[in-house]
Amino acid sequence: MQLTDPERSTELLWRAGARRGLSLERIVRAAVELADAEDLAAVSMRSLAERLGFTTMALYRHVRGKAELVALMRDEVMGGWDSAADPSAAGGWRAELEAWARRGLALHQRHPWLAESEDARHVPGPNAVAVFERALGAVADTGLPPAQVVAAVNLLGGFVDSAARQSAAALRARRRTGVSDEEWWRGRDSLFARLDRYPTLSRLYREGAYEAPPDPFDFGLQRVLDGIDTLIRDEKRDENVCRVCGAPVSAATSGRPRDYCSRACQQRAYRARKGGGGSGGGPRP
Amino acid sequence: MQLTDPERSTELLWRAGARRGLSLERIVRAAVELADAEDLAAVSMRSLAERLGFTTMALYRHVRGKAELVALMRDEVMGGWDSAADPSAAGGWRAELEAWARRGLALHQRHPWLAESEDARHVPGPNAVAVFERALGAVADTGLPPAQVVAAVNLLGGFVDSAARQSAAALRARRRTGVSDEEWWRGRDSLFARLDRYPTLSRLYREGAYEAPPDPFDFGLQRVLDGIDTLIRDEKRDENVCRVCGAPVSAATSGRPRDYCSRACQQRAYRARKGGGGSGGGPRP
DNA sequence: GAACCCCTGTCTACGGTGTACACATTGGGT
DNA sequence: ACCCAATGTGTACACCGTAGACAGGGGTTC
Repeated sequence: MQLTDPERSTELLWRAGARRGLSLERIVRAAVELADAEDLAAVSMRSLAERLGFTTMALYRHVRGKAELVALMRDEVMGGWDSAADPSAAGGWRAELEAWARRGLALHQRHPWLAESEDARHVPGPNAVAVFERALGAVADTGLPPAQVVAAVNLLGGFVDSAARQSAAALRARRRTGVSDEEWWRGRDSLFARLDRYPTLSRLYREGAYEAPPDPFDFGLQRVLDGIDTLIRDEKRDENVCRVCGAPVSAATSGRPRDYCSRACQQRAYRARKGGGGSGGGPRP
Repeated sequence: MQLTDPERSTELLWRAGARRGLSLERIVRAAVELADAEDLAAVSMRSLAERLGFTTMALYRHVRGKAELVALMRDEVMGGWDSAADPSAAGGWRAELEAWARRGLALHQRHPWLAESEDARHVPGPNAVAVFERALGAVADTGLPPAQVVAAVNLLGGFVDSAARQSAAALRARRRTGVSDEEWWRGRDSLFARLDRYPTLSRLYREGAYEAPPDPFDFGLQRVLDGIDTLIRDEKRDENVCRVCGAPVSAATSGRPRDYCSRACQQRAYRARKGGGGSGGGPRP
């Protein structure tokens, strides 16, 4: 179960109008429907083929394997991330980024299998890149060095993923067992009985830490945004930070303060100004 | 592949000295070794049994199924989270929490399959709870309301997980294909060629955003800690926040400012002072 | 018109997974 | 000495992803 040929993936994901093709479209759409209705585990090549009225192996004429199918499913669905987005996008970076994250969570809730389907080295499809681009746009003009803009967006994306994964796992468990989260934990008395030897935990528990818990997504989102906020503020306050990579810059002993941490970063900025591209690792949305 | 009987899981995970039992210990240890050396996918009941010199079904005399085995593996390994921790633990909540997170990442790097093995409604074992307890202890005395202490620790734990998952996925891909991340991305020219229509992304790329990227874990860790930090500061500054759940409290029109957002939370605090327990959802480490 | 070929779909088969169930063995308590 | 429960074994089932050989059919070329 691996994508052996990234070149092919790139072509598939990025092919032009042909996306409204004959049958691949139908396969991917059916797979998404099936995964939405049941589970990612319910999407087997056999069940999917049966649902479409074909033989199992017929799918392999359009898709190289299961991994590729999942990649196509992912990008198909990624188109819905920004679907409900306000294109005007006013309100400053924080409001924009918050809305972006909330739309991401909503998408994950519409397609709970998304979080499960993560795997490294997916070729990002056009929809995924569009999502990434939009988030970058929100933070691009905050004065943060480019590398930190990307890092901040990646951090927030990772947070959304992580939160979505937890809520998806809870949903999956609820579907399977028919028991809600609260019910299940309430039944764990034999576990709680053993938690006395953990003083802090039981003290917090006694003080009601678990009675009116804040929504984990809202809570985490505000913390992460706060973290990015202080980064931006710090950036604005003192400028002795490299304009390219954001590393601290040793204060110049005399004369004008330095803009770059090293000769290498200075060179990078120069090349960027000249409009040439660079080399090195690519984007990882 | 599910834990049908949480009661049994609780007993297994929490049984006393019996942990140095006969064969279950050996099974779990061998499974961990196998997963460390290869992959979680390499731990099949057949391969594991063969490695131990028994039949496949022999394992089922000691373990109810694969899901239970994985749960036991998880808790076995969780014992190593705080193994290299300084018990004195000075340095304030931030240093403590940062060290905690770094130990977590290190653990995940020693056992890259940990991130894969996540599933909801694991009965937390004693080791997992100890890890949780330690993190709670770091933030417990910051003046944060109990619910927020728990939420903060959960947030940081989720972050560690998320970061570990990404690095584990990258490692897995490298192992499988023998190609490093940088190499792989460098070969994706046909992808980069299509990124021109995304102005922000390509501008940031030209400006060197991908040439000297900060370590994603370090970056994210500082942001999250900053976020928690501002929460603590805000908490200290103005006290018009509920002492139990942290929700904002409407300012009293006259007299002494309110401590609780509602009669319910006031009651909870009273019960906590009296030493009684509460009801409701349990801890989710 | 005939021959060709490629594209698509089908069929069979292989090696892998988790695990249910019936049977053999064995060791300890009565 | 007996019995029983615990432990290990063997076989079998229902899945999974997919490799490989084969059949039909439509468009292109002679």
